[in-house]
Amino acid sequence: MSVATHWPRVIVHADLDAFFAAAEILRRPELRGKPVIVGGRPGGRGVVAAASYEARAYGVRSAMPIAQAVRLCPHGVFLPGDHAYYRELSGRFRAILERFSPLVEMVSVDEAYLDLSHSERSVGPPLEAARAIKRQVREELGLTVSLGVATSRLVAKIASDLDKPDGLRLIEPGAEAVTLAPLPVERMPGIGPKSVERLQRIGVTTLGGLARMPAAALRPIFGRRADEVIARARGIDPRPVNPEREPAKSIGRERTFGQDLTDRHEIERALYHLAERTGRDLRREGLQGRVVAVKLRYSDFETVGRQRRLPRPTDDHQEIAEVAMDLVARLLEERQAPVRLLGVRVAGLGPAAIQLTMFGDDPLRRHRLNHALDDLAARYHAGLVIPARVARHT
DNA sequence: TCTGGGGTCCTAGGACCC
DNA sequence: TCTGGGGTCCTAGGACCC
Repeated sequence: MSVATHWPRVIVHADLDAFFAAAEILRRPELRGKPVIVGGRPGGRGVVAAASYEARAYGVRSAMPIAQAVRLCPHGVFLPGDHAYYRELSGRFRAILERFSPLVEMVSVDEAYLDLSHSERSVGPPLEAARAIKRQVREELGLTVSLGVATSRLVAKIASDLDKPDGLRLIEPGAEAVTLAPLPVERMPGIGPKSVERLQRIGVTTLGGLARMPAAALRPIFGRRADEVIARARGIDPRPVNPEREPAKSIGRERTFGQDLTDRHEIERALYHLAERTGRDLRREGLQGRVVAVKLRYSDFETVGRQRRLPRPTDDHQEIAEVAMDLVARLLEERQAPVRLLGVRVAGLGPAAIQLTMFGDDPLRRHRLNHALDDLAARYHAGLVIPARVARHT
């Protein structure tokens, strides 16, 4: 009998396979076995959010423009996506994971970390627990999940990707560096296309190569993070699993238009709607922010931004819209070209408080009005109430 | 070929202060 | 004539993630 391996920590990364596509197939079984692609409408400017493995066989990948996916897979089933439905499934996924440990951190709708370090008595050794998770997700949700089991978040995350779909990969304590070494650097979360290119130029293509680099050589690429990147390439990552949801740092909305905007009034109207939805989201969360930021993408994809710190926090869409329109007007003074995308974002967030002393407009009345408008919008449909100044041009 | 929308974090430069 | 150094706040842009 071998002595049981000592696990300093047991971290599981759980990742639902082709989640949005699998969710659609779940409620429309006739789609099973077909190339299903969830994303924007064909003919539109969207990208692929998820593709079933049948679609991936044609070369379709997530984040790929829909137009390209149509070319690769003209007979694919293209669906727009239903995020309320995915959120509901995601909640059930989370509930299953929470049977195994109270330490569950959802990092997105389809991805979570679990810390099973102190759960062995109730759920058994790591491999058995992982098999039980996969079984319960399959039986109760009808979905497959890929799992990575290791001593850290980073290694668990890389591991969950190795046997996808329906994968299960366990990396024993002590085997981290050796397992990571032959993998290409882009397997490491945080290393994207730009870093891959820069690493290649200094002769680094694998995580093993990265792990052996002196920090000084990586400083031009990763700055102060160089030491951390090297440690991670060796499989060292002390970050805990944190089940608390961190408070949002910013809230915003953006939209790519079906056709580029050139008309000033159209641009103002679009900004107003973005500000209105941002304000509504802030009020729903009970937050106010001190910074209003806008984003503008021109037809040639050049993307610019402007932001302004306000004298006091706001959740009032009227105020957000006015600042946003002014900031965009300044951008358009610097460059006038067709506008592909507009975004409005509010940062510097804190809990909402009503300013009781203020000149002019009564803030309490404004606050009540906005909440009343939110109720109306919820009951009927968004964008019902538009100020005359903006509505005139619709 | 033609590039979403929701975010987070980092860097760098200028203003300002001591 | 030559002109510090550190800290903090603010803004713009870019890389990255799901």
